[in-house]
Amino acid sequence: MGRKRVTIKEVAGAAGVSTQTVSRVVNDHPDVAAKTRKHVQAVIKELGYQPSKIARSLIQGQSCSLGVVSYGLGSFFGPSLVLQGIQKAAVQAGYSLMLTVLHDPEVYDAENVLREILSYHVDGILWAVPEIGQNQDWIQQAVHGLAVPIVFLNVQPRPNLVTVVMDNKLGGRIATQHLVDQGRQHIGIITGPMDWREARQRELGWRAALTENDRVVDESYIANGDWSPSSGERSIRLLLEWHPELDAVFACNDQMALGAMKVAQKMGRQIPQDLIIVGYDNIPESPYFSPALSTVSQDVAELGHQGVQQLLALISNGDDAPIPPVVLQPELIVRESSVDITSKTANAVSALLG
Amino acid sequence: MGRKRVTIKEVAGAAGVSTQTVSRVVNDHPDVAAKTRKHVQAVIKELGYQPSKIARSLIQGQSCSLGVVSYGLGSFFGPSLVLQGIQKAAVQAGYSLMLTVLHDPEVYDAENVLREILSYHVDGILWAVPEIGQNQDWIQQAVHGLAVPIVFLNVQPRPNLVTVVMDNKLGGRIATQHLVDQGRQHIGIITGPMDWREARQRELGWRAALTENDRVVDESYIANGDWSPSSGERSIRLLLEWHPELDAVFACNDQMALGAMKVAQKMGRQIPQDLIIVGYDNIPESPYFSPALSTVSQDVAELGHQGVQQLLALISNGDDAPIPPVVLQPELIVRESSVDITSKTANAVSALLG
DNA sequence: ATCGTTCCCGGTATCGATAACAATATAACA
DNA sequence: TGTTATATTGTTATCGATACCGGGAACGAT
Repeated sequence: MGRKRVTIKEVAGAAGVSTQTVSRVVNDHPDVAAKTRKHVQAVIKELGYQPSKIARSLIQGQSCSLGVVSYGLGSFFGPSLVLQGIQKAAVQAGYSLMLTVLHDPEVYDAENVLREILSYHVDGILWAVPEIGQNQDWIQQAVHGLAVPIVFLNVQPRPNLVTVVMDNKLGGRIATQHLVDQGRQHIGIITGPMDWREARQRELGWRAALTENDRVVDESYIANGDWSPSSGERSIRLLLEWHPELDAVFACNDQMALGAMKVAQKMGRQIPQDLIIVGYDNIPESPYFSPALSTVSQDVAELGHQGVQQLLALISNGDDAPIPPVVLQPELIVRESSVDITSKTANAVSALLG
Repeated sequence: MGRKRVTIKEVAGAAGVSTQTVSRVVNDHPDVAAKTRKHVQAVIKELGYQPSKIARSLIQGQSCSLGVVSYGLGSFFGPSLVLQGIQKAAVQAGYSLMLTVLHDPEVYDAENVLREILSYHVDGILWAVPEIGQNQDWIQQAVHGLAVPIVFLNVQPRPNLVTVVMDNKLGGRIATQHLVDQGRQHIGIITGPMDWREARQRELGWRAALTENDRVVDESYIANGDWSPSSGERSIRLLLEWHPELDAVFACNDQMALGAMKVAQKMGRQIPQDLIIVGYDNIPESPYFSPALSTVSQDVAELGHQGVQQLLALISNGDDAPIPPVVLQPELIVRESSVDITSKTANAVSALLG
């Protein structure tokens, strides 16, 4: 077993030509006689020769591979989707991926991580780790002298940084605006962990939407969750105990919405009659919740895709020209959990009578 | 920007020693004077030198990287969990990962995929693609002459193949046995797509459990799904129309169980009073379904972990010794959807009276 | 004084492939 | 026939690092 890899020398030997000629055949250079080319190609096929990207990258200074730094593959579905988007775009462009996964996004040595990746001579780096607390403070310095371009996904846009981000604040706004549009008066929110930038942005969207509609923002309508369904359960319980009048909730992800719906129903609230709810992320299961969950959909695969596009542009053009941050927009998806036909009719009637 | 990478020569030049000495310092070889070592280390730190794994792998014939072939990152949560397990184990052992994702597990050119991966001089390959139809037929031949060891996850164990698999048949058995134990008489199944080996195995488990309990296996109690929640909806509708007496269902994954529960409830069945249900996979959301879903849990991260262990063993020992397939066992998790206190009591009473 | 060890360190070949250049062979033309 | 252009092929240096071997210095033993 384990036959050694076939090298260019063996091919050259078997074909009776120099390694250079083999190289020219492999790389489609013109200066090879048609006859020789055919012969060499046959030998290549017969021996199953595959040029070594490793050796090639040494001499050419580019490896056709990208470094990807990800996080939370075992906890959330999002990162996996991003990765899928990245992979697809990378393959299309002929690049392979070196994958690194951070086990703890708050405690890691960015410099070491980057150096480890760079030791494989990647042509560029995609940083797909959520911004939590101060975990991205290193960015400003480290990036400047880096040997290869780097693109950041879903971090706060900063000067001299190439970023691709989802507009989470907008997502929070359209979710909340939808709740307002349904005629609800008491709109609570179950946030994500507030040290996550994404969680803060979504909450800001909630505030903005309320303010835009001349509602007062009551801090006691805020319950802090941690993305988990059980935190959704706890949060809705707190909210309903403090504010029995609550008639709408924006849960900052679908998992928390799921937990919240379950507990709210147990506490006697009918969804959507008594309480309407909107989630975030549009996980594949959410259309099948009871009731089907309204939610905010963001195309995270596209996030990865765009990230790769930006990175490839940097690689080929050099990272001189300042590039404006790419911002992707989320989309509201209305399902059963936020639309009460009865109440709407009632509103319309009362408006007419009003 | 983009300062070039620091090479061993520059370090040697700056430190006033030969490249060889720098190499010895980096690799902790003994034959260096303590003073020289300190000095070189200082220079290394100052210049931020990081040895190139690329160059190293050329001369040493090992790259400290593993190739991973995965699938379905954008569709299911399982693959992402497997990847997480792989990554953790790989990092622990000082290996990095080259990731390849197949977009279509049924149509791909295995030989090309392998060659592409091998062109990066990986030390071993982990094949984490589900076995669907005939898509793994190439295995037997291709593996034999491969330059590096390869480990297969969740495929049919074959001679001369190193595999790590979950026992899906056992999972189907314990799920079904549980339904039997609850005193149910009419036990249906919603299968996965039958060209998936995992789906077939789970169904075989269902058959086995029924047979072991002296039940007849009625083929019309089988509905074929495709893993999606909507196929769960369709399937349960069919089952209930054909068999209104149905009082238990084994759904071969949690997504289909979710869809099935929703429709069953809409059709007037109370869960678990009228109909009990068990899912498979134990996705993070399943405890928060209404009702909480009983399910079969399999530790797929462990699958990845074990896969890496096997692979590392092959790498260091050479792949001579035949290695028995590693089989991981699933576990039943009982929640609300499959336990009806009322009915149990009723059964007990009627048994006493019987 | 000579030889042999041990300890350090440097020179050269090498890994697999390509860039840059040199060297053939063949054809073309005067 | 000689000369130059063109087509095709081979040679050498290189990428970054390490394996392998050889060499000088310091020291002790004979």
